[in-house]
Amino acid sequence: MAAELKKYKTKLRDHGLKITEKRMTMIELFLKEDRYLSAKEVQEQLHKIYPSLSYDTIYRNLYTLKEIEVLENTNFEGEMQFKISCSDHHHHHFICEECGDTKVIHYCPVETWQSELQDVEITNHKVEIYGLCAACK
Amino acid sequence: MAAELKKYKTKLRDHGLKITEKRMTMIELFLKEDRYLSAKEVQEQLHKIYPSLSYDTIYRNLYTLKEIEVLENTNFEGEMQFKISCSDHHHHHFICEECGDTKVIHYCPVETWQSELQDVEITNHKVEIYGLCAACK
DNA sequence: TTATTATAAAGGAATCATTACGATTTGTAA
DNA sequence: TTACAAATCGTAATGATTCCTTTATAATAA
Repeated sequence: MAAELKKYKTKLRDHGLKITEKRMTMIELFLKEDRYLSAKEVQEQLHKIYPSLSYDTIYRNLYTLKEIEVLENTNFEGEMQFKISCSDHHHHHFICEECGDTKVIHYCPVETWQSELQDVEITNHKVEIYGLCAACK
Repeated sequence: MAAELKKYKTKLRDHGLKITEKRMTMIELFLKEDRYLSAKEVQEQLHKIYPSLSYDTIYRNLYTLKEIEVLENTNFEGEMQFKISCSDHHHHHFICEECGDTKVIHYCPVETWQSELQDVEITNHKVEIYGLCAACK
């Protein structure tokens, strides 16, 4: 995992951000879990290592890491969830409502939508697909 | 608008719900605005008529009306927004980020997604398309 | 390596959306 | 018109997120 972490360190440095222990621990957590985590889950996990970690730090870093595209986020039932950003190409996710496992979905019909609404300019979109994964079904 | 309202009264009655003044006023507001409104906006509008209207009533009715498909909702920037449900067939929305105007989008590739992920069972999905409408562009 | 400086984190209070709940009122059916 | 269940009120509680001031720490230059 060391090489993997190096990549993230470079990314932080390239954005003029400091490489702090808490940021790196957060990234490691997201790499290990590889699923959507809420701020609260992050707090619970990191509290074991840093008993005094504040929510301010968690939220600030979650959004900082999102800005530099280390994380991606989605609002699920009024709670913002974050996961490690999995690849560079455009994609969406299937999310298992039972276990929270996610799968990448490649097909995205944004061009079809744009051609259906010729007079508007689509700048972004949100697609999320929910259901039961093979294991939970 | 009277005939329009009658339709909603029937819908409420058919679901065994009471036709209350506040519910009807809420429906009228959504019909008049025809766009996504937050609970707070609903409160502000209805407060003029019912100075003591409680949030409990607003939220309960918003979700009640959603249950019987009078309203549809979406979470936008951590706040739940509601709009009058515009038709009976499955569709999604384009939402103008400038003026909040919405347009119906008919194309939905849920079958394509299901065939891309054959081993999972898709139970529901969320699609929202953002951008600038013709007027705001 | 040390000193400097700017960014990050701590600790805790504040805010915002949403929900909960006992007491009271209102719509509906008999 | 009455009785009862459903809806509303008034207000408190909750949960997620943000703000603020002080303190600590990482990066950088000497």
